[in-house]
Amino acid sequence: MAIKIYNTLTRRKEDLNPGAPPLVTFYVCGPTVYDYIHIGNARVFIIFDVVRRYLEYRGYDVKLVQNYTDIDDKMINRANEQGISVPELAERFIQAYLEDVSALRVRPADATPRATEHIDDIIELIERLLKNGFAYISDGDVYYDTAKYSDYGQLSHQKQDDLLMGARVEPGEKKRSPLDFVLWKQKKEGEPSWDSPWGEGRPGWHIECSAMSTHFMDDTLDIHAGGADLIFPHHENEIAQTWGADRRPLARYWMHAGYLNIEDQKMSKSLGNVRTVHELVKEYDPLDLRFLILSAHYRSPLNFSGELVVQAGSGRQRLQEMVANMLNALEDAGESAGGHEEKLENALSEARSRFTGAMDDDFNTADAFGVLFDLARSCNIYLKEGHPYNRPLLEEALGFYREMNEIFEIVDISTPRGLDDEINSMIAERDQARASKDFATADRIRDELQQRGIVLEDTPHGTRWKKK
RNA sequence: GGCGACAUAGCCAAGUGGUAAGGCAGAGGACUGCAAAUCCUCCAUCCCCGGUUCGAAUCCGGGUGUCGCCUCCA
Repeated sequence: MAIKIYNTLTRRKEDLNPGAPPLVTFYVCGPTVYDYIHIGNARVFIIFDVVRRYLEYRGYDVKLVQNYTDIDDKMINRANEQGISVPELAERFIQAYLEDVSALRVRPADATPRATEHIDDIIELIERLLKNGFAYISDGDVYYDTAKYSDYGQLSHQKQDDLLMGARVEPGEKKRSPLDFVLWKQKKEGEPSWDSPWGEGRPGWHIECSAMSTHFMDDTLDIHAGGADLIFPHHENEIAQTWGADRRPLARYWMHAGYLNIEDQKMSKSLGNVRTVHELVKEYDPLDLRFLILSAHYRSPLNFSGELVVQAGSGRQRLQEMVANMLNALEDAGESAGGHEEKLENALSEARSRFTGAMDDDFNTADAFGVLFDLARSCNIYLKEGHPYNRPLLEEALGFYREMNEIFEIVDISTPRGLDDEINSMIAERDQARASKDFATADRIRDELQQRGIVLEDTPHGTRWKKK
């Protein structure tokens, strides 16, 4: 069965048919590095991190490119505000970005180009556009001529006339049409600039992604992704540029992540409710943030609040506990069958197929989470009824969660570890105290260990411990 | 004005024709010296109205509500 992807271009779910399987070329629009990323940005990066991992899980060879926008108006303004250069600003927030997404367990892309490293590619692309008649020079700026591209509006499903109705006309425009957008901006005093056939200047925002994706992939991308707010005009413009310059579609499948709201309100600077990842990871477990984001479908709007993070954390804890209990059970598991394996075996094979079915259907992570929880119950029942435990079965079930975690990364699955001698003897001491009904001593030892982050659980098969 | 999305229990959230996954919170029970963890049970007829159908949360029409894009905000 093929993976189905909802394509913004066609507004339908389509079977994934990459151009050169098993290769999947995948381009995600990255951050403008003028500030810390916020939780809405993080949603995008987490979602497509999971998409990438799932494609790999399904046997595809994914080549992921994600850019940094390190030159644009926001960069220049912010650098001026802070009295530093644009490259200094970029360097600082690229580092911050890397720290933030690393905390969120987002794996780095295979290539992470910066716009300023590809000025030559950008200039060449603009030259092709001029040569093909899709661009014009106006008073030192170069603009894309949207009137020349009849399919303009295909991604956002807007007619040019309708777009024109809503367009705002700035006084003193150098554009022929309000829909035209700048490819190359003439230098202003004090701004970073590069030489070009049209004089000193800098690239417009949209052109970099067309140029870099062409540089790295060289042909129509399999998947191009970003936040929903990039559909128009950013991605629309990228399509127009690549078509005008190279007469090919930029991408086969367009994926867009839904918005994230903060306490039912749009996140915005004027409302003062922007939550940066930098701050949030200090306050919450990054895995809880990941879990919350993946608990809704990626195209749906997602509400964010501290309360919801805590709620997500409680759910995630259930999986975390189950895994810890399974690892504990491994310590005294044997090789032979104990007679209670069948139910768990059935649950496992059902989980596998349900899981793939959910994820194949446009990456339905919420549905997939349901599978993880259902199987967790089966595992817990086995832990309750299946003693003496069967090692191969425990390993198999844990193996499933390891595979899932390779995709979602929402629990810590550490390998079984030996008991620290001191902890071991304290537990033995407590067991003795309990045996002689000296509960005061037993509780004292339990409290002591708790202080050190060790939680004890008395099970019918002996005392277990785990780290809090 | 144009285009579009969404509306499922206290909260989060799947489910696109056959009589509502899962999680959180809550209630009761089991286990436990107590606890922790866990298990069992309980907790919705799917915004409203009409239609199609043997049968609809799921399709169609009409409402109502919320939100988004059309302003280089992911």
